Amino acid sequence: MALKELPVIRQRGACCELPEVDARWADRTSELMKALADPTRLTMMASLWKAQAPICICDFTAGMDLSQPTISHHMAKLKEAGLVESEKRGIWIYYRVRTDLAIDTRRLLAQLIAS
Amino acid sequence: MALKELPVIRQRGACCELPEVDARWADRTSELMKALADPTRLTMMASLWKAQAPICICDFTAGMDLSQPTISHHMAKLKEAGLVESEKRGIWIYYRVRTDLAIDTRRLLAQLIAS
DNA sequence: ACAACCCATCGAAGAATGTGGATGGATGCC
DNA sequence: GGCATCCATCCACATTCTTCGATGGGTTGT
Repeated sequence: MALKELPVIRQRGACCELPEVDARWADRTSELMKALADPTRLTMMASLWKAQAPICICDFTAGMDLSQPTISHHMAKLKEAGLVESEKRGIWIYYRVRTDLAIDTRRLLAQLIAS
Repeated sequence: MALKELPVIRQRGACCELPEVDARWADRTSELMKALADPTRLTMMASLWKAQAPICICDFTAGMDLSQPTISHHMAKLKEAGLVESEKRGIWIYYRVRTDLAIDTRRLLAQLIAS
């Protein structure tokens, strides 16, 4: 990937055009990044991804060094971002990576968690 | 990718183990996500990525609907995250995607911006 | 030297986020 | 029914983030 050189001539007060970037893409994608911009949520997401199986949220509450409302709050954010889904079984609630995740999102997570 | 079933038997008050997730990975990666968790920074990053050339920050100031200090602040965050580097030429400062970006980060950005 | 321009930094205000105590609904065991 | 467990929600507090006006250093053209 050869990088182009710096432009040599430039007029004061005059600016150049920027590559087009879709504003909706930026908004949507930044929302996804926000959902992953926390070590707790990232750890949860990686656990669910690696387990490839539903995990009871009580296991996160027990295994991570945070209060139960905080764990619940973080998982709710992942759910709100469309990354996970939940299923109730008795008194337990199991979370898993959404099975109908967009292929791009799935590739992104794979890339992220493998690194 | 076949998803494992829900566990059937479970004891109250007893919890299962979670897949191991490296805490340093989570911290480091969440920092990267934070840097990208803003539509302005994401747009800047996508512009630099697509241009494959240095861009004067005055072009961002002129092209995006934000004040000059705000633009400067966002670019500083991208720089602090190790995503971009700058070069001064006269009164202008050009930014570009860091040429020595880790391959994982590069793949991640490619995946992200292509979506 | 002076004026104009580019840009980073500082300081402040408002918004958003992370965290946990308290509470209450839901479920299952005795 | 009584009680323990699991979990989401509400509320409050502290921290962080986004944004911008003001300022000043640096550079160029006149």
